[in-house]
Amino acid sequence: MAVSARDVARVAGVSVSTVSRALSRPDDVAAHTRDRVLATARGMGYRPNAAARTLITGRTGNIGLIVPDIENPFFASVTKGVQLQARSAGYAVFIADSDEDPSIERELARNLAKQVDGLILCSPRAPGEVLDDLARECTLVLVNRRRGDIPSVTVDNREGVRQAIGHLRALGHRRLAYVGGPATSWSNRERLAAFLELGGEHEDTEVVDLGFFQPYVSGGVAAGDLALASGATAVLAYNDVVAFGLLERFRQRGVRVPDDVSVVGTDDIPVSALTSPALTSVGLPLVSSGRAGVDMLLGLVGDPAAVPVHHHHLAVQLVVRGSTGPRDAAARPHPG
Amino acid sequence: MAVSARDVARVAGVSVSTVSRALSRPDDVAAHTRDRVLATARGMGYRPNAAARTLITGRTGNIGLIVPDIENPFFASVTKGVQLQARSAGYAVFIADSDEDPSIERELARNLAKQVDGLILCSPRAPGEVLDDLARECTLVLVNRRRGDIPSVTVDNREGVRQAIGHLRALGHRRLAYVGGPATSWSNRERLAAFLELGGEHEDTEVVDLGFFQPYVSGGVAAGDLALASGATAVLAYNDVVAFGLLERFRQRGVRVPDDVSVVGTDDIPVSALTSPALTSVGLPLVSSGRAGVDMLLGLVGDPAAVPVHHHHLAVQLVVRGSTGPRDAAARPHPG
DNA sequence: CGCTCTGCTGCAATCGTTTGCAGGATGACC
DNA sequence: GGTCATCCTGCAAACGATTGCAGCAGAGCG
Repeated sequence: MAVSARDVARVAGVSVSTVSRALSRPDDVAAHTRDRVLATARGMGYRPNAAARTLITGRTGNIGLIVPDIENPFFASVTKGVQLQARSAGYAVFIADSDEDPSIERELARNLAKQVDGLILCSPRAPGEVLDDLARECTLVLVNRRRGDIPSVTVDNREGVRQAIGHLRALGHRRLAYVGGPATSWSNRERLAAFLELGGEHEDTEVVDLGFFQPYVSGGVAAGDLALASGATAVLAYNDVVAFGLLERFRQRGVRVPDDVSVVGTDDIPVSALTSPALTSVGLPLVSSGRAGVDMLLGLVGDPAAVPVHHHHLAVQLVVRGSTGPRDAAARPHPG
Repeated sequence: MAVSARDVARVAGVSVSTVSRALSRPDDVAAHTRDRVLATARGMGYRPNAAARTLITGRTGNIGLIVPDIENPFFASVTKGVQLQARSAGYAVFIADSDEDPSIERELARNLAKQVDGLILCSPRAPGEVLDDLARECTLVLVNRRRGDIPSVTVDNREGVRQAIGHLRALGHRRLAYVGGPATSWSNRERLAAFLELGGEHEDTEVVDLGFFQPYVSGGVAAGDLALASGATAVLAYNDVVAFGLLERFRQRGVRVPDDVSVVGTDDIPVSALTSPALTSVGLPLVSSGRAGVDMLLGLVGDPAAVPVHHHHLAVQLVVRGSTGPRDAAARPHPG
């Protein structure tokens, strides 16, 4: 069926070794031989068998990516970055979606580990010990999570929260609520901690933690009423999808955004510019995170001895749009 | 480093063959031997080497998925379906993103083909001849495209357009415009043809083709002014993302939706419920398409001789939301 | 006790490539 | 023309699993 190196060798009148060398290390083969081999290989449509090559070299030319939910635009964008960077380096990408289930991440990782040179875990929900175990078993890079000495790409969550709080305080808000994501989310823990700490630094400002919610629109919908009942005039959400849920619930209840309450999301996923009001959001480098993860991983793979530990910390930037406004806007006439 | 079947065999005091059989065909091994082997294998953390297994069996246990743009929520949802179904069948998924470039689809497919049992091409942009070639080289299933006898999963585009036109005519619209997607998109061609044909069936209704646009928000933004200039009171968009661009541009120009113009999208991606106004859209079975593609592919893989040709045609359902309204709404007082 | 039959297990070949090593041819230089 | 170095090519051994085939042991039966 498929044409093998042996077939090419037979036709070209050389040995299998020469075929192999002509493709992998052309300089080791005499010019005329090489040209002839390459020509017949191309002519016969020869493509080396990846499994056989992997077996002998130990290299697969693949990387693996595990995300909690590919339908979440955040992960779609990170995946895009991984794709682009991997392709430009000649690597193919395995992807696995844990469906937000922390308990299967380990198994997914182990299944993939055998067929890849390295693994990128994006926002893994599993406990840190699981990550430690996996890091011992295969080369891996964490994106959007930090754990001990495991190489990682993270964003400056604290700075993002700082910018959000600063923005809201500048608008006059003094009672702020945080709508959390999953309890298993590391970035949620980071953001919550930063929120409570940075919010507490201002004597005139109160901060409220509304608890954990599913990272879906439904999570934000569920949090909406709590947010209103909390008396907060501004809400920071774990991510943009949850913020959409808030906007949705507020609309249902006739609460105007930003006149009655301001909403800030996190991630700045592409659609956040399109809601109405458009969402003010802490912008994270989504595609770049994916690219950086691949770069780091390939660095580890290519240079096994080098850089035993490495962390990338990427900058964030608040994007102000229509969902945030002055605290006292409600007092003014509603712009019909 | 990694523990091989030979290691397990040595410890368990059996031959490699027995280890292999204990795992793959337990019934061929005596109960006590099998238990001992499985126990030591588990104890040593043995995992068979995928490359070696692939080499001898010819089966990889992987499937490949190629999409034009993973950041487009349509493809994210289809990917989700592929993921879920593949995982439940014990398959891992390779994914490749062509970045909307038809010319690299063939190369991506061929690279993946070597490492998978079958390939799913979702909305491929490549010419039909390229698909014919690929179908000859590897088992593949098309999703969201039909081409000759290549197994495919499609949706009823014509029925979707019929429902959209019916809805808009019921609202009193008599001049309708279609904002197209990429010229390379098969579903765009289908929808455009259906639009022109079905629209033309009504003597009192005029249809306008506004041309091809990029399947991004920017494409819709670019089409917005043409739509207004066309004199149409209602616009059907190639997909929801393009429709978002229309909404965006209309907002910029102060054109009210749906009072001044109605907008219908296609796909009903999750975020379409969240824009304001929420988008009326021809709902496609996104996740189901992915699942169906996997089912079809695995059917082909498992039973090489069976079903030489097979097509799945899935139903669609218009979802009516706030972006469509009566044609004469503009005459009524604007609800402040 | 011996024969046959069944049921396990091991041997060894195989998948398609890579790569260290050896050997042959060629050319250069004395 | 001989010697040596250089360059290229082929041989053969891996890599780690699967699997047809053969052989052996044990049981059953006459």
